[in-house]
Amino acid sequence: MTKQRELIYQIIQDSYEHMTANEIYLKAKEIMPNIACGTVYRNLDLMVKANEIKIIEVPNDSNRYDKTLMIHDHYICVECGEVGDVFIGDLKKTIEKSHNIKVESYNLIVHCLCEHCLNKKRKEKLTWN
Amino acid sequence: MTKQRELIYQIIQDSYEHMTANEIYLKAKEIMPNIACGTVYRNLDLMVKANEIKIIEVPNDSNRYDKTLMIHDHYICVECGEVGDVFIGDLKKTIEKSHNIKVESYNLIVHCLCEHCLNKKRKEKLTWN
DNA sequence: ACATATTTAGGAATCGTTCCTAAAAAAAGA
DNA sequence: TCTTTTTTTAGGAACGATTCCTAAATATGT
Repeated sequence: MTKQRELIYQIIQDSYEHMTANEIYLKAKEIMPNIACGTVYRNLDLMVKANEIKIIEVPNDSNRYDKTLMIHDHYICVECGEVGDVFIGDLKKTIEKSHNIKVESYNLIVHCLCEHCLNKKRKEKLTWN
Repeated sequence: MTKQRELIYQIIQDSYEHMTANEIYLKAKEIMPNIACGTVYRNLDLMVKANEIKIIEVPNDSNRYDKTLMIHDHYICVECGEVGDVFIGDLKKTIEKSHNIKVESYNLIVHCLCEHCLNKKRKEKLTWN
């Protein structure tokens, strides 16, 4: 167990957002100035494989990392870019029931207006009328 | 309407697989040798925005394009890479019912063993025992 | 047909991520 | 503990998918 890996793990555990590899790298750099970008990526991969953290694969965008292991999905706000949690249960069985495939995992990303941006839009609409 | 765009559209309509932009580009190049890669990407984007085709956003992999507009999702086989269709209905309402967000769209990719690879594995297992 | 607007080819640039190598650090052995 | 072996690191180059750039070509409106 290296200092680098412990630091990376701690940054994720202490975070409340869903951080990208680069954000984790920059935060780590504040504490350990010559940690390498590659080190962060490699350790994140290892932790995902060791099931210590979860990866949130965002199509056409940076991946993000999640300390929570509980089964859930994510949204990304089309307005402000916020990434948050979505709970709709495990779709594995639903999918396997109707298809001749063995589901290993799945990736669900919801593109939406988040609560905050939705409220902002509603207020704006009121003033237009 | 340019020849390039018509060609790209036709290639998608004639395809039975879910092609990547590069596969479409290579196919187009056979017919129109100096079509540019950028032209293919731009026209695919335009067609997606015009709702003429659908984009399948595959995390950490090339995006693919689908002629079918019907609501459905996709799997990618972890063994052979095949991309196929998954039908589990529209999750929009399910998500909106339990979250204060406005769903614009969502992206569900199932990582699985496809029917073919699953059968192959089952046969292999038989011979092991 | 002519002016204007749009689209193209071709290539450079970008971004997230992975790969490379020698050096450093950690783990294992005695 | 000291030494050997194994693993991991820093730093930077490379990569793959995609986007951006520009002058030239093509399409469109009148």
